[in-house]
Amino acid sequence: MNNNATDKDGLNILQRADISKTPQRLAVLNILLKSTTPLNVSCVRELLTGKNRIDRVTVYRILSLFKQRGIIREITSTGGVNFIEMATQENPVHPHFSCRSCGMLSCLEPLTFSQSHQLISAKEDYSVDHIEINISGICSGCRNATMLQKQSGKGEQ
Amino acid sequence: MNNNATDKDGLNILQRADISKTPQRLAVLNILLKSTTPLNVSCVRELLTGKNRIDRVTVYRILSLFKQRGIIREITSTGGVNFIEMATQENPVHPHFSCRSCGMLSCLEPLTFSQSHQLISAKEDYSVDHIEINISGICSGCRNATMLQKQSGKGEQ
DNA sequence: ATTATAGTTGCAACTTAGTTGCATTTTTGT
DNA sequence: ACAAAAATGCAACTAAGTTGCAACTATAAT
Repeated sequence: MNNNATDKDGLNILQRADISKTPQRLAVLNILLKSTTPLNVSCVRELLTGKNRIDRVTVYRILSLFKQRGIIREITSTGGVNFIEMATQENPVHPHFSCRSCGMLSCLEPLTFSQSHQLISAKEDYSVDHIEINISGICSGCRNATMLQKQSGKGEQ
Repeated sequence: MNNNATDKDGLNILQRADISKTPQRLAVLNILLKSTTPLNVSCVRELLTGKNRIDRVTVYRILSLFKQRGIIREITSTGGVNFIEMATQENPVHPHFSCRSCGMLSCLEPLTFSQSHQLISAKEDYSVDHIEINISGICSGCRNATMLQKQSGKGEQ
């Protein structure tokens, strides 16, 4: 998502969604546009520093509006913390990997049509509006870190 | 999971997991064994009535122990409420459907080996310990309820 | 049977995520 | 520029989950 995002992108998005363009909304949008991974709400807030500082409640209200208008997607992650990512055409719904060690959430490849269809083959009488896939484990970074620790003999406290 | 569960099942489970058999743990276990759908923590607590009443904190501690020993599985659901289900061999990991209208969580068919494998085809350097699939929408019950409402002319609040 | 010990529970207090009501400020349409 | 509508910030709240600690209970050792 970080591919040369500019303030103009944010303005366009708000315009297309028919939402009034306040500095607060633009600030939130820019943070999401610039991020390479999904962010949780406290992360978003921490990145809103200086003159971009926004009240906690306002952040929640902005995000809830964005979600309602389909600008962002919410990702339910283990541990009760919700993450957020841009919901653009170039960024279709996809599974996520959440690292049990560092808490980082990263994106995996989207499912094909037939793959998603297989998942809901039974229960045709249910109306589906979202499929969320969350894979958890240890990311390569943390795995390497643990291995290095073991090598240097510091393992098992 | 409700297929004629008895107190004996609970005792066996605790014994096999090498956990001391307290009345509180047995009570929690029996509730989970009897339930036909995954339950959230407040639900579990509400079902612990009368002489089975247990402190909120104790319930969390018991569930956290059960999870650690692989007796139960936690299901992360949209809305920040975690659900719990028995993790037995007859109840393998499977996707869940959560109804946006009534909040109910129901179980779907487990994935085949090749299906799960496809999901994590990239990122072979990650170690995976759990795949969670959560489909959300409207369950058949709520769908029928809405349709009946529309038919009787009461529609659109 | 008695006592030390480890494990378990309940209570109070806390943290974190998210929400609601309301007064104040900012946008927007004219 | 100005009124109406929308958005923001603040305080206070709810709900989920956690931590520390004292009291209780089961177990094993004497």
